[in-house]
Amino acid sequence: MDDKQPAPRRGRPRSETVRSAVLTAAAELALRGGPAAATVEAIAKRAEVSRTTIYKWWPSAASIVLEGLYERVRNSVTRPPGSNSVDAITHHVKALFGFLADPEVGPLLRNVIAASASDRAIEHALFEQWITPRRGAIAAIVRDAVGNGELPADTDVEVAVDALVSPPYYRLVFGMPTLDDASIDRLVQTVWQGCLGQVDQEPGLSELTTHIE
Amino acid sequence: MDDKQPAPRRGRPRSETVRSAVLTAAAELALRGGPAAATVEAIAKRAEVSRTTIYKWWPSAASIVLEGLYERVRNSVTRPPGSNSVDAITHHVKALFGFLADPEVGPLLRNVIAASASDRAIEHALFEQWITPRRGAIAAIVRDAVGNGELPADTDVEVAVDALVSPPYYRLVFGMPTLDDASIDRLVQTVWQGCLGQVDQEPGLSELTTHIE
Amino acid sequence: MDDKQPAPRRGRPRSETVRSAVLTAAAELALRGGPAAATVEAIAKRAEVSRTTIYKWWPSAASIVLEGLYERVRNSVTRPPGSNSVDAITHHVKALFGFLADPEVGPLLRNVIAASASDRAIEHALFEQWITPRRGAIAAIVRDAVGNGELPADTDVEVAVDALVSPPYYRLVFGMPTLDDASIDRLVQTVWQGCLGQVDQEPGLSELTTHIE
Amino acid sequence: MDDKQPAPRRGRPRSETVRSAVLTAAAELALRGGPAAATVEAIAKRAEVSRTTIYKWWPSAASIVLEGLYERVRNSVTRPPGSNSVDAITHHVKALFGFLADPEVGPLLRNVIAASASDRAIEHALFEQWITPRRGAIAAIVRDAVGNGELPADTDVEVAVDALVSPPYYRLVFGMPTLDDASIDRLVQTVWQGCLGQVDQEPGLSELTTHIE
DNA sequence: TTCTAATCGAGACGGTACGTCAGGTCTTCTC
DNA sequence: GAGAAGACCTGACGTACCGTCTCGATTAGAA
Repeated sequence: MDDKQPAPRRGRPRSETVRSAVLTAAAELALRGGPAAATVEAIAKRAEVSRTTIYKWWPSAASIVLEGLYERVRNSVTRPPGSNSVDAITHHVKALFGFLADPEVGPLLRNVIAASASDRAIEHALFEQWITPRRGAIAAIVRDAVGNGELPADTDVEVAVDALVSPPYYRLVFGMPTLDDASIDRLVQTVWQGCLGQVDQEPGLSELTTHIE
Repeated sequence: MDDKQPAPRRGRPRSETVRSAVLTAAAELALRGGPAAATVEAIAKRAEVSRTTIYKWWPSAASIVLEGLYERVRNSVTRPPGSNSVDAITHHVKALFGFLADPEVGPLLRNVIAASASDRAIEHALFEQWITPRRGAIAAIVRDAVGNGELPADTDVEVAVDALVSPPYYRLVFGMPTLDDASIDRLVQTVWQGCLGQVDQEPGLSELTTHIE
Repeated sequence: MDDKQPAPRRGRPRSETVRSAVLTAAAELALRGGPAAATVEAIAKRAEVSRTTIYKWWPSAASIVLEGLYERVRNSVTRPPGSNSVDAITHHVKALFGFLADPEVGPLLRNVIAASASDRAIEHALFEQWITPRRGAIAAIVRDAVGNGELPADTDVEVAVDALVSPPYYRLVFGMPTLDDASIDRLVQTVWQGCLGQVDQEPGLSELTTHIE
Repeated sequence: MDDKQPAPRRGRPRSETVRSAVLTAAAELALRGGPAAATVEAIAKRAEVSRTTIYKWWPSAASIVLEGLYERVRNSVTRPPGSNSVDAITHHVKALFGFLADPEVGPLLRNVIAASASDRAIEHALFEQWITPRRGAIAAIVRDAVGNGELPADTDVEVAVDALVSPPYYRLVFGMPTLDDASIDRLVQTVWQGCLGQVDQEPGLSELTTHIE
């Protein structure tokens, strides 16, 4: 039995009401007003929770926003992919673009990214709990495709994943408009074909294709 | 004559000493300690300049760091590209990776990106003066290649440029290691081949490659 | 019968261990670190007792210190005085000076006096249970002496007692060194003689002594 | 010339308005509500002055109350005493009793005394600037009287001064009513006569006077 | 023995004040 | 008029205690 007894906890139990009020307040504040507005002070006031209590459970305002973010996108990576590799990748990349374009998620993530520049803990949590699983899901498909022989054995998985996942972050962070679905299809196909095309890596052919005129 | 006379302004002229001392101090502070350390207060102290003076010329600490950044990478886009399109793109992308990996530039840019999340002016300046010229240089080459017939007419330039330039920002912002030169070559070739490969978009081949089993 | 039966109360009886641990911890904390150190929080930690329990039995940290003080000097006034009035007074005044100079008592009392400035309950308890009995013991001797004819009938008992007992408090409260035994003898004799001397209040003698030139 | 030039100070000069508003607010708060009410926070609010500014000029709330106290009783010791020694002493002691009974001064001093128990700086300032000058004025008169021959050469000045000045502090600190003018006269005469009476310090006479019956 | 009423401990929570830091603004003097 | 010096206000920080409040665990007399 790996699911233990409820473990008879001592003392007054933590209030779930408080936790969710704080997460909600932080998200609301961060959505309008940006990172500057989501201070611990303001969150406490809006959530009608004592500042002390907040400091007991979270080390910073950014960590609250981050936790709220996880709440919102929970289980987002686990959806089963489509039938073939390209479709599966497309599914994941579209989901990623979708999140980052979501007006309830993108700005929050942007806040957290900003905070991560000056907060090691945030940086680490963001990498481990946000970036890694999403890269992992896509990398696994690519790696499988290489194993299958769908993609050449010398495919550079890291490079392919970078090309697939970084554009939406780039656009989010610099306040650029998101790509539409057709463009995302294009992106995935470009990278996929590019990996295939890598086979003819001999100088001769390369010269042939680039100096085509 | 659009460059006017120096315009004999009255009063004491602005001190260039002060300006460069401020820029230097800001960069030094931001490099160690991150965004949190580069406060107007600290910059004033380190540059041995009055806080009032700083407020007179810059709206925020981040704007000082940004200005210092420009100083450092001035003329960085203007270098003539190589002979052929792939080489020219590779040159630019490598230069971009190089900047962002430079320990004197990357962290500063990351600071500024963080600040841009809560500062419209910074966001705008960053986009206009940093992102746009770099995207523009690469986009021009791709667009030329399309014009030349090197790349198919239906190439999506925006998508291609995104795939080429976003990885280094992504890696900078999430604290990931930069890509090495070989990987950058790979990245450029993948995208280039991918654009080429888009031509043979007929179902037959696509089916052949993806449903290989 | 005013001392009732132990009143067979139900439930778990109060733990004497807890009480003494709290009193001891409070005294130790107050002795080093002063009033600022003897917080309910710190006392609870040091006594290894729950804060809740302390709040159940005492209204404030100062009241704990005060109770510990009583414990320490219990029965201190009841000792039988010496044979004659001056000796009896001297005994009491020396005992008082002794207490206040005692490094285990003086600082605690000083803490409690400080607390009494902002705590009516402490002020009242201090007056009723500390000041009053000690004044009373000395005042009784002086009053007896007046009754005996040892001292003139118009002796102002309050004034005499004030002159005798206030110096040690004054010195305690202002951090001045205590008086030595010889000085205490001098003090008592000065006051005693002064009371006697009040009789010959005729102008002649007064003029003689004060306008001596 | 010991009064220097105004010393051309740089920067914005300190606002006297702020200073006096703070002192007034602190006194008002301390008078009602006692030490607990005179917090830096409350003073800042009432004086409509920023807390930061207060911290710049004063280390604690008690130090503000103390400074206000000095303001109020400035030059209080310098008044010329009466013609003869007893009158001069009486003048000083009455002035002291008067201060401590003054409803605008006594409670403030009591607050400061309470604070001095946990604040070395306050303790020191209180001793140097309040206690010492007042003791000194009276001690000087007594010492002169000894020099004149008015009082015996072996008079213990410290003891005499203690007996004269400590009663009002004692009564203030323990919340007892002050002595009336007649009692103060009595006090001074008792101590003065007591000092005179010290001459007959031989055991024989002492026994004679104490076992008078 | 079992019930029952109290003590005691653990810990969450809302508060108040602390003392500090940084951001901005304003005032005054010097170059 | 630029710059330096510095006073001032605002707002948020993170911490320390306060006093109150659930809970569960313990204890011992009463039923």
